[in-house]
Amino acid sequence: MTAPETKSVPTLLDVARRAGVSTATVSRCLNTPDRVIQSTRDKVMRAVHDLGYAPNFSARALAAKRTNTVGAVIPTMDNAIFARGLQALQEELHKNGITLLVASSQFNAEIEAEQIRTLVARGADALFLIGYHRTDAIYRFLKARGVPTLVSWVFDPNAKEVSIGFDNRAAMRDLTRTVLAQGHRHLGFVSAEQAGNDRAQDRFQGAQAAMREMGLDPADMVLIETPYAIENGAAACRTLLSCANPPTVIMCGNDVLAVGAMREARRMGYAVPEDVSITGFDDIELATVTDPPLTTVHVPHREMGRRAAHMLVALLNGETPGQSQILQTRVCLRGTLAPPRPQSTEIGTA
Amino acid sequence: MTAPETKSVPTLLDVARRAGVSTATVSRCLNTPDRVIQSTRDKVMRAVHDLGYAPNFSARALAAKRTNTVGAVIPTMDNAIFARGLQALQEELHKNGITLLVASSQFNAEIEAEQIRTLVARGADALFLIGYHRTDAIYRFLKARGVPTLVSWVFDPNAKEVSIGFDNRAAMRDLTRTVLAQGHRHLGFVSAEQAGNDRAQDRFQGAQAAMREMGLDPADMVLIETPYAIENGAAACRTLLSCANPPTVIMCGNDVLAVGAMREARRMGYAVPEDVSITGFDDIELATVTDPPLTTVHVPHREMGRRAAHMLVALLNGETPGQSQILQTRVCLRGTLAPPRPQSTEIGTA
DNA sequence: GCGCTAAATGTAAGCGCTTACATTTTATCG
DNA sequence: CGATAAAATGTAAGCGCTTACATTTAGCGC
Repeated sequence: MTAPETKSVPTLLDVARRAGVSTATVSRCLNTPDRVIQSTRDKVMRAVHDLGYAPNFSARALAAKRTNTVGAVIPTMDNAIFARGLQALQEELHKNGITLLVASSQFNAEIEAEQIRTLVARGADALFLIGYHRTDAIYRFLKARGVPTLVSWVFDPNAKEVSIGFDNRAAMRDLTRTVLAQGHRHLGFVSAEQAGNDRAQDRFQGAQAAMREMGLDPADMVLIETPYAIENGAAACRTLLSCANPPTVIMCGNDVLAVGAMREARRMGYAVPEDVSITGFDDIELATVTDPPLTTVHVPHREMGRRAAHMLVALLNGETPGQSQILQTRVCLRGTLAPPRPQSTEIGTA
Repeated sequence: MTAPETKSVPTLLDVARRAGVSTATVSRCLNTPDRVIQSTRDKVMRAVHDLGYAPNFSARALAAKRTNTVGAVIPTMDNAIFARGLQALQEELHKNGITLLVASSQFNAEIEAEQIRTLVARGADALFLIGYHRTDAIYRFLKARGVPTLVSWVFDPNAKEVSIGFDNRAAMRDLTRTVLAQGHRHLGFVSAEQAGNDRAQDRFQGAQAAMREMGLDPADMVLIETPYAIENGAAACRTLLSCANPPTVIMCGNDVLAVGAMREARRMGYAVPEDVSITGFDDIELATVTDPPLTTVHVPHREMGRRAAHMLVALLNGETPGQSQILQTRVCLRGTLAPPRPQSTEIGTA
């Protein structure tokens, strides 16, 4: 039996004493092992093990002024698309010994700002954010704190912050072209709330652009804005299909809304796609389990996460940001899109 | 123009100087405002605002020896069921000024151990874990570090650690009773890998128990173990339906597997539930968007998260753990379960 | 106005670690 | 074998905060 050893949690000093070396040497064993001779290292590691020592993160961060941590703020954990992207990001960062801290903003700008401040206060060495849209104050804060930031899910070569993402506008424009090519002229669009959400804005504008290309009036497209949720997709669908001259296709801002819309259309007795076509956006797994599977836009979320990780690692190593990168989306033509019923030919109103 | 002020990130000392008070007073303004007189507080707060001061989390944690942070380790972010539970947990903790840090273990015991150590090193004041099954070494570590721990998703009144969860065994037993009552005698069971996963073990045992109750031999139930994923559910379904004497019902360990199984059964030309019944577990939204909707077991995940938060707050306040709590699950009878086709009556083999 | 208590504020000692710099040890070589 | 450089290790000064304790100020009854 050794001494009582009441000291509960062992510190660096305890390890140093037990190994008969200085705290500096112990620290070096843990952080830069090759600066310590083998025999010493063995002694130290044994002491570490015997004591069950684990370094105190806060003390380390305070002394070293870095944390090997990247913070991410996403709109919600609720949508698989973000979860997947983060998963890839996390895996790749982990390979480089970097920890990912995740916070969600509930699509709320103020909460996002708070989360960003929290992550920075917690010592995040860099940040991963979704979309460009946020106040100048935050960008200034980040600059003042010297926290490199990577923006994702969007792409804008002219923006100041470097980004890895895709062109939401072009993606939805492409999908809309496909829809129009099927003969649809009367479209309904279910979007996320667009205020403060540049992805949602871009997508809607993309749809409008495609209509303009065909000489159609974008104002004829009925828009409903609602938070991303299955129930909301269902409600929006009900609204659209209940009006006097219901659209022949309901385009949704993401797959979650689309699946909800699909369920509701069915409940109302509409066959999909015979009576009404439905499209989504994201191509999450949800899109493949519906019957028929959902026509949507594939977003390369895993690739996005992976590339973001690489760029973040570069930023952490003090490398210069480099170019923003754009990834390609792809329209996934599946069972929920078909030509409209013949009788629904366009007839001038009034 | 004032002095250059090259000092980049303002500290407590900067605030103190600017406000003409000591650092102790600034600290008190931030942490225990009512111990500081109004006029002083105003001065300090103005300085805080002018400087854009934000306290350094690490320094604070180091000095105060607490972080107001709870760490959670869940198997995966990929399954909505955990995401929902955490969401509720987080919201409730937030109301009490507590931050939730989430890590995932990929259903891997070693990764889980690492994540637990990481969270503790980061100063988590308490931990939220899924399931009881983990090595003694970890429980000892937690005890040595004095980190109160709450276990969820399971319930065992005899366990040492306090838990808030449900009875996985009873839940699956109830569902299986329902299945058997429909006349099924030939069951297939698709489970998560059971090694190290007490929830998966309990569920399977629950199904076996129900069979025994009916005088059936549990060994007749075909078991396939596979990680939770839509694709894996599909593959397992294919395997089960391809054998000589396919089961009339496929019971899955969770909804994700079930949805995959359903998709595959369809692809193989089986009608659900006419040709084969399928059941899930969890009752996530996914279960309601399939056609027909999935028969499953409802798990009160949000309530679980909420209660867990309350108990964690109590633990953080040094209160004694209190009793473990059990929540009730409920069988959701929906379209994917129906009696087996008449011809598939049981005939002795060999 | 005095003495007393309570409230407000200040002083300074760490919290557990990293790291610049100083010192000691070891290796190298004429 | 001693001089010299390189490698290994030690010393000690913080990192930015909290908080026990000391000191100052204010409030109050007589």
